[in-house]
Amino acid sequence: MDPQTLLDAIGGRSYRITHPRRQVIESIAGKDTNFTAEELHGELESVGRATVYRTIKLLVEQGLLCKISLPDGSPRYMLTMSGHHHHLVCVSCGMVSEFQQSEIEDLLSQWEASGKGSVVGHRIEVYVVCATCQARLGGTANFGAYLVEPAHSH
Amino acid sequence: MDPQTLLDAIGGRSYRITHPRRQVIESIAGKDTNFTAEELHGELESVGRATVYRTIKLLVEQGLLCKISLPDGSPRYMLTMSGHHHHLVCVSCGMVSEFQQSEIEDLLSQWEASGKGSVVGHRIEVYVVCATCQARLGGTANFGAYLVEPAHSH
DNA sequence: CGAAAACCGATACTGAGCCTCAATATCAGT
DNA sequence: ACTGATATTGAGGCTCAGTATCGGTTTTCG
Repeated sequence: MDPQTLLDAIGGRSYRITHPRRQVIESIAGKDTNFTAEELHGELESVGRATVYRTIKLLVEQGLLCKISLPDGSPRYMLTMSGHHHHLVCVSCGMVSEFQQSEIEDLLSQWEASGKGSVVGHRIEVYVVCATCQARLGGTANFGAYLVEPAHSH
Repeated sequence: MDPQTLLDAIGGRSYRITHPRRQVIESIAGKDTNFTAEELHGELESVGRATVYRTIKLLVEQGLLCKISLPDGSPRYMLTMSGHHHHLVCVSCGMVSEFQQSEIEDLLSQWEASGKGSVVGHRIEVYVVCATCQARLGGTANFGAYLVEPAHSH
């Protein structure tokens, strides 16, 4: 992604584009996979840990970066491609793709219309084995272990 | 909930029903709201912290207890009422209710049928302001702050 | 320029949870 | 009741992710 897009998005308000912030943002802009805050910090030894976390938080708040929970709950970050979406996380290769399903929003609107309250937000992660991994692994792999703790299985 | 239900569910396999375990389980069974592991530990002076966590994990794995993420990501636990379900969490009063929507499972099946991979699990939390809180607060309250970080808003 | 505001890095801290390990408890089978 | 195999315990330390503090440094804007 063009780093300028991110810089533009946070500049303009009361946010300043400082040197450390620019480094963090350029590094994030160059990524095509998801990453952890610590990985990012490791790559940028001249930027303090707190600043890396602060910048990530800023981008997440602006909706430019999104936070993903792997099945075990560990967090990763990834550039947002489209607007509102959910994540499909491959439990085998770690690939994350986005997923828009307006039907889900429709269901929530229905609930809201029933008068039981109002929906203020939601979080959805779907854990999958992607087609590539399925082909590579054959029918043998068992991903039951990925379901036990925090995610619901069927 | 009857503690025996929980005890029965974990007994029978290679699990033993020990004294500390029984204390934890009886305490959980007596709860009608969600709670944190640390709260539980605080109530059970004579049970070690690790044991509290281990017992919680055991119950979660057995599907008797479920783990909920509040909008800020902080975890709470709650007795499972029904089988597979999702959570509606009131961001105002903290009330959590369960929510079955087979439509969501249907959407995931559709994705699976499209040949892009297979779904192995999912995690869904919906953040709401419940009808009671809406009535109590009037139209004034703003829950935008609950949306910024990990949960998606509309 | 000069001051206010935002930001920085170092460091300490928190919360949630897991790991280790010697000591102990449980339970099935005598 | 005794015993041995095995599961479990509690203390305490550790990790990981992230936040708070704070004195010093930039940036921005008038």
